[in-house]
Amino acid sequence: MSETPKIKHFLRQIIEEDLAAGKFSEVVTRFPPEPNGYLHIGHAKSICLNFGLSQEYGGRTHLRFDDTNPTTEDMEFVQSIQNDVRWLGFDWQDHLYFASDYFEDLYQFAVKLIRDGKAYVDSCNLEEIRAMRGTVTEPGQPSPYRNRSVEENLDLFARMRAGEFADGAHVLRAKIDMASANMKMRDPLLYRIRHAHHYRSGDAWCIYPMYDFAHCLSDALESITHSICTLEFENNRDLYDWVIEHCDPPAKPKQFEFARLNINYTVMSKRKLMTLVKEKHVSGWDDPRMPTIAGMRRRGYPALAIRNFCEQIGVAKANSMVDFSQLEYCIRDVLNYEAPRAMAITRPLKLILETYREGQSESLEAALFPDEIGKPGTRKMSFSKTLYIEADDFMENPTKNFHRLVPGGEVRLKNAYTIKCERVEKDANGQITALICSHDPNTLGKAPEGRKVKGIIHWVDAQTAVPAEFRVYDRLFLDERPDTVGEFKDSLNPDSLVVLNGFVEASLAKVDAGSHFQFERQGYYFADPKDHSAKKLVFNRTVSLKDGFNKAASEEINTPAKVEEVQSVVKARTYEEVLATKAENQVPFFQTFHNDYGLSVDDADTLSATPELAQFYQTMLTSGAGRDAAAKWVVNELMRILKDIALAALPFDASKASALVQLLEKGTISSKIAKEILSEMVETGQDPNAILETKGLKQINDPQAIRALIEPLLQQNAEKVQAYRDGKDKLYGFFVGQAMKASGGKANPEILNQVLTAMLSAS
RNA sequence: UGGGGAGUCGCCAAGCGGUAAGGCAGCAGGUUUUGGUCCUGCCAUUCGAGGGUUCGAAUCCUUCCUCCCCAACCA
Repeated sequence: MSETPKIKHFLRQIIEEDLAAGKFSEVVTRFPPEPNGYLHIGHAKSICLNFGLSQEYGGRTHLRFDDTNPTTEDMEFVQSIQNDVRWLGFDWQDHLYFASDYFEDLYQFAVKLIRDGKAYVDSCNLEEIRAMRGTVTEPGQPSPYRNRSVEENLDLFARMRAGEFADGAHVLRAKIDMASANMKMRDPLLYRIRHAHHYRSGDAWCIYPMYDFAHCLSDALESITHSICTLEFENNRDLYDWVIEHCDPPAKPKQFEFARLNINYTVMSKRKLMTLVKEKHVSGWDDPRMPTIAGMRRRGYPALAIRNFCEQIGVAKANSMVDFSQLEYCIRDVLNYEAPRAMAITRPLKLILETYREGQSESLEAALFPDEIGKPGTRKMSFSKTLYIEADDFMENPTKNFHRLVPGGEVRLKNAYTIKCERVEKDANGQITALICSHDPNTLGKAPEGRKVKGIIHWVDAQTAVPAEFRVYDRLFLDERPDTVGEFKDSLNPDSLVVLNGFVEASLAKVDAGSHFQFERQGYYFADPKDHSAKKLVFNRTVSLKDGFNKAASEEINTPAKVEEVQSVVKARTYEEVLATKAENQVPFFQTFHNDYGLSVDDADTLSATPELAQFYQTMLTSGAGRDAAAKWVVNELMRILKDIALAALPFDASKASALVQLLEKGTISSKIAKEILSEMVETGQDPNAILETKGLKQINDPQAIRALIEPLLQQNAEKVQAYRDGKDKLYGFFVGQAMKASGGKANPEILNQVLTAMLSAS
């Protein structure tokens, strides 16, 4: 089985940096489901991530039920969730928590906020609050209750808790900023009144905390170090930090977001899955077609395969949709190694051996695993005159590349003899009822003499075969993205479940429910954990075998045609266009820079972005830097620095910047060294000439010195030199890079290139 | 039209100024008593587009384009 290499995705990087910086001694993550539905493959990614991270770096992961909404949550779900997490292979030990256990702590934090004037009771109703929130482009309006006194707020909040008010009469809100560009910060709700029975806290409370208040504080209460959630919570991070800052719990967890998992040909939202269950499009949450963990388990997906899959798809921040075939690959990869082989006939076709004596029978031995798996074990298979083969393995009028059974053709019965089809028997309607064949008794365990038999098919002995039901599952939806084609239910695949009745070999008569098999040449099957018994054999098709023959025919009928993207050619902006966008105090600078200094429209635009920047640039000029060089430097180098530090907060002034640019202009330093000096200036505010001296960063211009640098390098990389000379000229960059590194970045690049080129071409 | 994210092969995804990793899918061969597995080879002169900086740009600057998220008393 293939090993999935572990990529250092951004969360692992963050954790390693935090660990290296000594921010904490162990990683504490949490998986925080709301108990209002079953877990699905998307949750599996989160579970693997959270538990995986704490395992890798040393630490622990908590299982915490985020049960702050009494109207949707249920004990059934807390059971199923625990079951699913455990089945996936993870252990939270004694770290099982419930947000509902924190209700009292949370209440006290809210009281603190009120006391500090950071929260207030709002008595507006739902519609009023919504109306006053504003829109994404317009600021919200403060509630008329926003300035209630601390005493009044305290009193009201206590009475809310005491049950004096009806649902919706009041809410507790954070007092942040109704004009914030981040809608989540416009005085978000912290508590609402709900006279509802909670599945755990019962009737102890009639006010319940909102997610944004409860979640971050629950994290803090548990000393979570890395609170990992999905992308849609990015906007909530400001609020997460705000609540932590103002409630000031001892621990200060941080939130990080990653892209949730999407897989094509399925749906992942709880609402849609719930609909499928409620409207009986599937048999339940654990229907093998469901992307739920319970469904996948019942389908026969190994937990290891799911874990491998989650590792394989990676963790990043780009919305993406993973191909179903990637999951299937992981399942086959595990099952190929785990599932013993057996033979099953799903659409039986009777086959009579006219050369085999009536009443005779023999016992043949068949390996449980093919040689390359390296696992021992055999089973017995009875063989007699009448057999069943798969109807698909015979074609009366074969297509071109069909190399299974055909009239007059010979084929190998796997683990038995080769046979030849002599005649086809049909009923009155012309339907094939049986195949009359002959067998070559001299082909057991060896190749027939004088001829090659290419086809191999599977079979069962009609005398001993056991009837079995096969549930052949396929993708639940016809469209890659069922949720984007109007009503998602319209995309339901009518053939997602096909029930077939056939036979399995006798050795499977007493297998336990929940065992895996590979039915040779067909697929991996799983004895259904609920419906399978010795009385009635029921096998779920977990996944088909990869099919190198039929695939061309069955290729994705529903794959939408790629829409050609129209590339509009972007024209450079004209002086007039940019001028029209400039503010009044920018215009004079913009005009001077472009018209008088001869700078490009873009550079003039950038330099005149603020009067302060424009003045900074002009001061550089009066300190001696050239117009062009200074402009390039400010636009390309300083602008980068200014993303992190405001101009006014820069530890050096325009004259020092000017000095740096002049060094560059004189050729004393290369642009690479200029960058190095700049970052030093940002750190220390020192004069560039001083940095140059103390660090010895003067450019190396002597060709001999550079040659001496390159020589050993070429010797050490003789094969690469050869490859380069043989035409792999991309390697040039490698040599430049190495040589530059060897010089500590000080080699004059122009001279270095000359010397290098000469040395590489001299053979 | 505000704010927050994201764009690297058909699908995921590394890459953090110096030779465009890897996996899935696909294609072509080899091994094979599974049209499976396994093995070998092929599969991005180019990183959403344009412009710029640099000896050198997927990586830095700049303009633009596209997609996702935010206006539940859900989480």
